[in-house]
Amino acid sequence: MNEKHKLADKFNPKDFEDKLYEEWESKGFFKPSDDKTKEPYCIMMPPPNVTGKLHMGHALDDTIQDVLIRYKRMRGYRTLWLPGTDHAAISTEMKVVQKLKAEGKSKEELGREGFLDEAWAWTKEYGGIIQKQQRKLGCSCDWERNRFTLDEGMSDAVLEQFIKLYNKGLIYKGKRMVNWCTSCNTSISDAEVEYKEEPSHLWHIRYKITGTEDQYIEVATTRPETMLGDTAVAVHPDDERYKDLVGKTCILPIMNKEIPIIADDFVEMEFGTGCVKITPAHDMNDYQAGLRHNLEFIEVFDKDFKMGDLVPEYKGMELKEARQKIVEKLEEIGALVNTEDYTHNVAKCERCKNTIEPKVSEQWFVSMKDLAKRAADSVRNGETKFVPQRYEKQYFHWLDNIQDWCISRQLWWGHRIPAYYCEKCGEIHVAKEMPEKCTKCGSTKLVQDPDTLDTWFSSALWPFSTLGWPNEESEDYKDFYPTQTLVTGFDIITFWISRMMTQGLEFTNQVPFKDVLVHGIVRDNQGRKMSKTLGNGIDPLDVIDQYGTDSLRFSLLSGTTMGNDIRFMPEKLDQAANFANKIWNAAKFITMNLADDEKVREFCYEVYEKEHKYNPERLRIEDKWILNKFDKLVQEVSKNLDNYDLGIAVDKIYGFMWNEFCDWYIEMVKPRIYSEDEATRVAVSDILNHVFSSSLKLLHPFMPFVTSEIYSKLICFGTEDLMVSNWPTIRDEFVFDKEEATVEKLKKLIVEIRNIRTKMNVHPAKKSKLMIVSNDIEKEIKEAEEFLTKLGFANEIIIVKDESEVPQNAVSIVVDDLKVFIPFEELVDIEEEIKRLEGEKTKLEAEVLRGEKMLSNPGFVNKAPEAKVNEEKAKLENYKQMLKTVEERLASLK
RNA sequence: GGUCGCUUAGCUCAGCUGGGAGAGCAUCUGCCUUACAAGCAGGAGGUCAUUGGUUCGAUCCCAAUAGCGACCACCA
Repeated sequence: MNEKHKLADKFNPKDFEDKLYEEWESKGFFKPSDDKTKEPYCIMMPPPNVTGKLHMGHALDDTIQDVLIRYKRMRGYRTLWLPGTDHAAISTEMKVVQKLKAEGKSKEELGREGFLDEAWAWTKEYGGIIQKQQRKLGCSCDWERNRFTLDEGMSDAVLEQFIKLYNKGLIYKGKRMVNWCTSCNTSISDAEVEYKEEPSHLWHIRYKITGTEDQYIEVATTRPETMLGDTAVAVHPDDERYKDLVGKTCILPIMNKEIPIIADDFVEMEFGTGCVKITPAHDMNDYQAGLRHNLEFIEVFDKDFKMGDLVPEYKGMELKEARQKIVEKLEEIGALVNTEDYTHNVAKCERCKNTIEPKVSEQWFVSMKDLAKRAADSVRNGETKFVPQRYEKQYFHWLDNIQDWCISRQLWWGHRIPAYYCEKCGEIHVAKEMPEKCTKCGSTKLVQDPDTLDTWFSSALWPFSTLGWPNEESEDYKDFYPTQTLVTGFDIITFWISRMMTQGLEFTNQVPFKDVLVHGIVRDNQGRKMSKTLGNGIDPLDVIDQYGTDSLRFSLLSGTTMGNDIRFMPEKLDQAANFANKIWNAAKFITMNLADDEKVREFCYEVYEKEHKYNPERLRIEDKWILNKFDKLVQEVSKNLDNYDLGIAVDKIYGFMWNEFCDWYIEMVKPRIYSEDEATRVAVSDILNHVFSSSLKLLHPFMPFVTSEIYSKLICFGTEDLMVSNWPTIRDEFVFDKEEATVEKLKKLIVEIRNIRTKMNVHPAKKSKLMIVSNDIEKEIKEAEEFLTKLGFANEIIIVKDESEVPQNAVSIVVDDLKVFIPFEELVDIEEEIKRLEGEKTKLEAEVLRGEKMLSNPGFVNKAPEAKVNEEKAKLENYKQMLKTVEERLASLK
């Protein structure tokens, strides 16, 4: 065998994975092809947090994208997969604050500049880890185009966006009630709020109806401390119990203030007493009700969320303490009716787990209604499609009920809002840089808004800001925008996908991507979400270390469906590793038996690469069978990949390579491979090499490393790099259907013969004479005779025209329309007793030998459980005993 | 409360818009056979959650029920 075709004896992913990745990168395979006549295909990688670490969710997300990119690359597209990272405003800021705290420093001490220096240092130190890990995954993305949401170009894009929207009147500053994290001291979005059940109480408090002595209206609340700021009591308009009270007023205890009783249908009659105290400054619903009914907004807390000065007695108190005091006071004055236990959901900050308070504050907003409508319409009219389609509903639901987007955050790490205030007259200037003087009053004293922008404000531009926008003349923007596929989990459809759609349409007048491929989340083997707190996360890098990247990728995709969650089963990794090992061994077999390199090359070139058609003269029936099956596989797999059915595609390739190619074709072809005739060996080498290397192409997107390593050892016809080779020709006509059907029948026949032999206690490998009744498939059977006879399923094949030619005592096998007979004496050998005994003796000797051989095989002894090994030892002893008996009997007969 | 999904072999899951019930793992039976014991050949194991409907025919379409899960909203 030629040295260059030699494969390592054992399959070990560590031998080649890193090496291959470096090779691909240095050869520039990750960059888009220079050939601009090719159709573009572009995927923007969802940017992970710059300081993040790779988890299974990324592994899945990245694998899917890499499969698509590698597939399209081989199909001849000009592919770009652009990677990047996100500055992750609040998350990173939190981490830096924690680090400073550990060092005894605080954000305020350092000041804005100092803090940002720290943050950049942190980013430099911990950033980029995830991208190293993505390399381990085999991601074929163009690292030279790597972007960061805070880099210069992205910041320009963000400025452009802000200013354009502002000038169009779509960005405004306004007072709104927002979620306020009392610990991070910033507004946060609804998406960053999580709810936690906490035991608490429902306090029933009665407010006296104005002008009566003993009539009360009873409200139920979980937050008695906010009652100081009540400006109304509300009931449901249809509530018969309180109908008469609507329009009257009542007296707010402690404050002794007269407040109205109003009707509003947000009140639920069944809850509590059916009466709600309205505190517009400290509750979302009350805030809305306050606006509807023109109520006064009274803040109970100060800016540090301690009690304000409404009642001097409570001023400066912590809220918890104030609650207790106020409840005591209510009890004292007889306003507290009762207290019931009650469990309710408390809003918590996703990052710091501290309590969220609703707070009215001045923030920047994007007016979303019109933007949202356009984004929804573009999906409704099919410009962008979701896969699976059901996620479109989630998208529509969000956009159809859109709220204005609060984009300002009271953080330092992020894009600073480009608004400048005149300190003298208060005029707002929105511009890329600070104006020299106020356009209104001419003052030179201007100050920039201290706030930064929501992290999603920059992510929303990701599909085009990464390509050079706002410069619409940039090469990449012209070449690759709009992009084709966006791959992501369903959890960020609302705040990422929908915003990329709205901003993309607004700024580029096009949808930013054609397809949104939505996948589920990776759960642990018990179906639980992987989480840090549970400690049940599986580190993809550990898996790679143990099984190799290809196995991880296979296990994440095999047998899965887009949009459904995946349960991570370690067994699947074994399956994947076994598969990789299987094809490794098949490759070893093929390469070690290859006929002369040049001759095969010549042969192949003529048949496949030049003419792109088969030369039936050179093919035997089993070749036609495998070629036909392969052509069908190429068609199906291509279709599956085009439809994003990755799980189905990879399983089909698996089934073909293992169960058809290895288990049957290689076996059928062995007699010819060992043949003395060179022409025969060249022909077989050709088909083996062709079908196998082409199968590797299909598998390559899924298992890039092992396929590339093997492919480089086969006889190659174009490039020797699988990654940039051409996808196999997709045919839509299958010329060997008839031969395929015949071989399928023969396969069934072989299985039947084995079964019958087993049933009749004849060794499965014993050869028998086969009589086949046929008048039309004679030629095909003749072609199959070689593998049928040489592989031990027949020692002679006799084609008979009529069943009457078959002996009476023959055993019949019927496979579809094929009738086969085996003469009885071919199956059961009724030889003389001595011969039988001698046979038995030989067999026992063999058994003893086999047993000894087996027990000395490290592969068996190491893998089998101890019990199994002992069982084999016992068997061996048994055989030895039996052999002794037989020998004695033989001796006595003689 | 609104929306969506899931229920198929012991386990984990496929089943691509109505006709064959499948894969991997586990299990059982035979196997050292010169690519592979990380393997080969064979077997067992399912009323496709339940009940109705549409149809010549339903795992698949429709309706209802039950269990599980997710998302959104709300939780005074």
